[in-house]
Amino acid sequence: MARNRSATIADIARHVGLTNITVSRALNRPEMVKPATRDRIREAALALGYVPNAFARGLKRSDSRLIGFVTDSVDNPFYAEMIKAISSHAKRHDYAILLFDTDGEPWLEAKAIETLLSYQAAGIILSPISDKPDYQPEYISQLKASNIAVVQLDRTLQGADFSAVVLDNIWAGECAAQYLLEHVFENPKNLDKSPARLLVAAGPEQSHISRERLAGVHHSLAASPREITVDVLWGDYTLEPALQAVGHFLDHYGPPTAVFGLNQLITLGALKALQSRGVPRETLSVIGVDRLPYIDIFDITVPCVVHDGYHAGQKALELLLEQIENPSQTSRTITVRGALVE
Amino acid sequence: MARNRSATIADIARHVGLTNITVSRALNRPEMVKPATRDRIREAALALGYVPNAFARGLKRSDSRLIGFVTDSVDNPFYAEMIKAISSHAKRHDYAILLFDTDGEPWLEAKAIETLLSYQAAGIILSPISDKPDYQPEYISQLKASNIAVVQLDRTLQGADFSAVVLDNIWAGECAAQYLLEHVFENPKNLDKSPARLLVAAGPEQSHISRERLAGVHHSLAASPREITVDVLWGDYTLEPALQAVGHFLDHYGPPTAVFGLNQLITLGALKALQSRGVPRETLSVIGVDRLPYIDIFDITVPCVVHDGYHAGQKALELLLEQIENPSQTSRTITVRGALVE
DNA sequence: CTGTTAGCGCTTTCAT
DNA sequence: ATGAAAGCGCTAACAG
Repeated sequence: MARNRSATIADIARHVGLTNITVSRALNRPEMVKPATRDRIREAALALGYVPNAFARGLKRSDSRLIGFVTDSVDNPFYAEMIKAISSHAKRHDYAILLFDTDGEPWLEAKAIETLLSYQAAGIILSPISDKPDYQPEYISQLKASNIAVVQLDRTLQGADFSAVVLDNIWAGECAAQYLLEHVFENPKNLDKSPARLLVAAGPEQSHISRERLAGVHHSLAASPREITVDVLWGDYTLEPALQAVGHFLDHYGPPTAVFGLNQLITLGALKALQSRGVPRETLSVIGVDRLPYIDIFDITVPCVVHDGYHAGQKALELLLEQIENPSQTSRTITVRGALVE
Repeated sequence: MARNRSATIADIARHVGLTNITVSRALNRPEMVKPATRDRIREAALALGYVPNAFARGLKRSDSRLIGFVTDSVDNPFYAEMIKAISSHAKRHDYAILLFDTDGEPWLEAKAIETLLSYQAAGIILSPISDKPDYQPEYISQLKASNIAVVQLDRTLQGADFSAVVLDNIWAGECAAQYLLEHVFENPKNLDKSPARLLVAAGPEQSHISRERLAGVHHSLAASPREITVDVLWGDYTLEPALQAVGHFLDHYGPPTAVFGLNQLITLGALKALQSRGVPRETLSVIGVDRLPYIDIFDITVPCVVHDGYHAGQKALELLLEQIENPSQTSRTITVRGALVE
């Protein structure tokens, strides 16, 4: 029975003895068609299993109901939260999501953008593979020329002035350092231990986010009378390199007074390094950025500056929708501030 | 400068003094065009910032490079793994992913399917909101009629004979129960404790997956000389209901000998309940299905029957690609077996 | 309220 | 190796 070619508007029209355009109207602008005919048409559509052809429609009206989400890695739990928010709110506005995982590869990112342009995406939420100043992919100018709505999420392309939802990274650094000052470095029972050493496990050395978080740390520490040595280990925001680097540090310099992981996976990597080197959790403080999933269940508490990824994703989509509706609008940046959770 | 309307093949043709079709060929079938003109065309395309219009192409050739992934919840870590795999392998074959999070809502699932049909998706990977026998959404017949490639992943629609990648659920139950027999119930030091009670925190009562896992449990336990009481708490594969149900059970009946969580989130919920009721981890055994993310970092071990979600996702995509290439092919089911990890 | 005409951008004939 | 014409399915603009 299975007719391979699916029914078109013309099929319905023939079926009910009307013309294409009436059918089209009955389906898309019901108020323009007499209720009786409208019902006949709907019935026929149902009977024939009619499904509108999104390509034909998209070709004709030059708008599409597609939104692209381009990310480094979909399996990063923090981005997963954002995807959930974006997807959840997009469907409320009748947009579908084209998802691209770029795996950290510039060419895949470029290809994702090109694919989105070819699908006439209404907008793109972009979390680039890198926020280093020297990462200036060629697609930037293409995006600008195309006038497509773009919102950067979390990471931003330095210098490109697309709208963005970013985290308050300086504050995150300040907040974490402040916490360490109060609970560790300036804690009376630790004052004798010297020197005080803070190990920061960071992302890439040129990463704007890492540098901001680090700047926050230094800013807070500068306000303290205590002299605190800060060691920085550069990495790439994933677990494995952080694990290696922190492990290596421990082997050579021994445990610091405290460790600060600049994101979730880095913090987990650092914790794993401590565990693998047999450093008891009580002997030093660990603090991180972003919540470590589910660990409260095990009575483990690692204080964290937590950012609400769902909220950030939602804001990004809202900003994008605004821009889709009003393309001439100047670009905006929304900053999401985290909160310290013990 | 920004010309809003992007360049078309006709623009390029005009630019180089040729016709549409030659340009089209130069871009898609380079071998059919003289190298010299081909290069001129490519140059012009670059200069004009030409991006092919996927809608126009899709409309003409009735194939698309879109694959749909429809899931209950993108933030379930187990599905996140699968998304990673699917996305990663899809792009290798030049397919883009349309992602739908159905939030457990039948109408959103139906809408997702319809949207995918309207975009002429080459194939759909579907993990339905439910695998209860009475969940028989209307879109099933539509999918069959449309001849689109469909692969079910993890959960399946009972009775619909689409291809599928499923887990070996009976075995998972057997394996977990076997482990408990060896390490708990038949352990000499526990033989005096009676009665032996196993609490199974399950998914929905009618869920095919839950029933299979449970059948596995009973099968293994039946082989034991010991009499073991099995209590089952039905839930819905998410954390919160499992937390509630297990907590309630503890309040009324006290700690069982062992707890078996039928998936990741259920197990986490059960652990949280134990923790909230102050039941020390050592006093009873907990076992689960699917790996609990990152907990090894904290020296916590919960034995689990672990399924490789990445592998399952990859298999699903491979199966889908096979079917796209060979639509008449009969449907197949691949079963992925887990492994006990302590 | 319904129909005619035309065209979105691309590619498939069938010529040349 | 290149071109002319036609049409994929749908809808905007203008009739009637």
